[in-house]
Amino acid sequence: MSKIRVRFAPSPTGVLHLGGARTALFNWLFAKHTGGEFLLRVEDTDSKRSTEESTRAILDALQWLGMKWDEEPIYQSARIEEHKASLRRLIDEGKVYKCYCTPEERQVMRDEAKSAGRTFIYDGRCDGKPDEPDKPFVWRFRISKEGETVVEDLVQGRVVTPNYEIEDLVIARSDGTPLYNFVVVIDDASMGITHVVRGKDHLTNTPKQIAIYNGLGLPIPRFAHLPLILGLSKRLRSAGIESYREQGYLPGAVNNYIARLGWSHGDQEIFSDAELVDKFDLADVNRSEGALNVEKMEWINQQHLMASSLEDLAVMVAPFLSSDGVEVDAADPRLPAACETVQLRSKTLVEMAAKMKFYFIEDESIVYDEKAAGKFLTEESRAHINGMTTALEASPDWTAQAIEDAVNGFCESADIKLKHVAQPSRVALTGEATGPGLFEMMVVLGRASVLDRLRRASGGE
RNA sequence: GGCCCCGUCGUCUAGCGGUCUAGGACACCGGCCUUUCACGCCGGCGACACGGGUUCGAUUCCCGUCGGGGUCACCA
Repeated sequence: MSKIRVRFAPSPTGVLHLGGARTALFNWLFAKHTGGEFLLRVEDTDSKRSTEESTRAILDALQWLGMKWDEEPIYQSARIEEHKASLRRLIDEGKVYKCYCTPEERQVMRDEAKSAGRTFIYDGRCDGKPDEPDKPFVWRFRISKEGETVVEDLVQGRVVTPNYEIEDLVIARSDGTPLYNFVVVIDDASMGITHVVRGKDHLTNTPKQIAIYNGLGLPIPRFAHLPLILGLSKRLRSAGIESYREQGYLPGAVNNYIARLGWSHGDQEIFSDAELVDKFDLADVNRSEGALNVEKMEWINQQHLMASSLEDLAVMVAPFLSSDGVEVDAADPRLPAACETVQLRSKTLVEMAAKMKFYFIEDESIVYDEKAAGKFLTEESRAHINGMTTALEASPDWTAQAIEDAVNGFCESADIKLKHVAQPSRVALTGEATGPGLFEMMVVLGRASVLDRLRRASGGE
């Protein structure tokens, strides 16, 4: 059996949203799982709506998600001569005819069909008419009304359409330019696509396209129509992939989430890209559409964050610190160490950056959260902090263990519990009432900053 | 409206005639751990849309109803 070749074919009229990304992902997973090839085709024949920026944005998003395409992207607009050649062939072979019906006339036919409660099917009234040289026309592809067309869809199962429900579709505009349902067939065939994996919204196009494959004498690929994503809100559904990037999601987490929406592998929830490739099978794709759930997506992102190496986290979080106004050298050794202290506490890179910001600002720039300071930086606790500072100063080493020993020693001598000093010093050091474990956080912060910040809080100097 | 697809906890799902007093995950609610917040662990809440069949037996098969989605362009 020859190699599987699939394609993702976006029209560059906007950003890549989650639905499109998932279609791309399933294509990519299917290709990689079977050792096949994943191609891209930019469907930019609608020059009114297509833009280069949009193309760029879509390719960037795919790249960010890690879906590498195996051949240079095909631009549909560059293939128009081949499309026209195919059209000429159909004309020569008498498989198409000129239709002179005006938009108004077609509208009347549609209205009639609708009020009669029937499916509107163009009745072929122009087929066989003598030429009318002065009138504008479109080319219609003639489809036999006998029999039925069967799609053995890899996801939807067997879908049967009686041929009398398939109309003679228009394949070229009056200006001669070919239309989607026609060119998609030519392009898929010419690219050697073996499996067309696309959104379910294309399901009803499939019988028409099969008729065209037959008309052109081209081999018919296999089809797989994916269920659509149901957005809880249009905003959620239409957000571009880059917005998830900006919100601090990991590409692997986005892939993980959208893959699990409509696909599953037993009870497993967390998948790396490699596991996805390894375990993906079109047979496990559901037929029903799913809805977006932000909480779950955040949880999955957190799981991916937790599974990331500190080195990777450091590299990924640095830009977010930077855009938060904190410039940190990506090679700063405190960066991975700081990441370690907040790794289990963050759902996104944005959150992670916010939680570790305090490590990297000037000691005098610490801003106390009002509630936290009011609750914990009391006169009594300042006195404790003062005593603890002295104990810390005297600590021979600056390891988590040494710090813990020093603090515990102080608590014992002052006859107080750790909790009486832990929260106040957390506020003194971070400005917040919540955060990383006290001792490991102090190690990362460094002795000088710790002592300085503690003194500032206790009002010692 | 015609045609097509779908319908298990709020959400994502497991289930492919008996193993189902229906399993997992997110969220939610308790508890444990604990210097805070998390993480982790334990427990709880919570679903087979409805009605007919078929069958010794239906969440699983068939039909209908209801509900949801898609599609009916000289867009892609």
